[in-house]
Amino acid sequence: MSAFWLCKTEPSVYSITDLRRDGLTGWECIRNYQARNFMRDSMSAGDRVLIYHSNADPTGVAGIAEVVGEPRADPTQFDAKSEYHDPKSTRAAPRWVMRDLKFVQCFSRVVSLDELRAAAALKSMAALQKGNRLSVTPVTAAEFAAVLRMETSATGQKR
DNA sequence: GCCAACGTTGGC
DNA sequence: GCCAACGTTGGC
Repeated sequence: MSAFWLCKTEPSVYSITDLRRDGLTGWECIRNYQARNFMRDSMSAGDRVLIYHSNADPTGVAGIAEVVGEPRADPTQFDAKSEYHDPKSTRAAPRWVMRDLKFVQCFSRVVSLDELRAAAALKSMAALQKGNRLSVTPVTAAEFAAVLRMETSATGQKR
């Protein structure tokens, strides 16, 4: 059964255009247990992912990716030179996992955080809840469809 | 750069 | 297990 997700990224680090260029990328460097659990236990190959640009202008959903393959150990945790190195993680029992994401679509425009917050259909969306900082959050099929509609909406085109 | 709202760490 | 201190995220 296929599900939907929202993944945050800072476009100055890795943007939807970078993903379009690469085609496929390892979504690594996630160092939060809840986000890891979602990626490890709940994501499935074929799931669709809203790519959200944080710390950007504008912030918002910039495109779509698809989960490919199975979860695997995030290599950066074993790299002593990486800022994401985790000395407590072992190859026998890796602490951090990642997923591979495939490029699907770059939105014609960013559906901004303001618009997302204004949409009644997204009132309960996990990523928009107060205080939420998780970089990987679940999205319902209805929420996913609503964001897609917003990309092409008339209100959007005017912005 | 500021700050609210988290999550993590470590002393006890 | 509690909780203070500290670190991080992310909007502004």
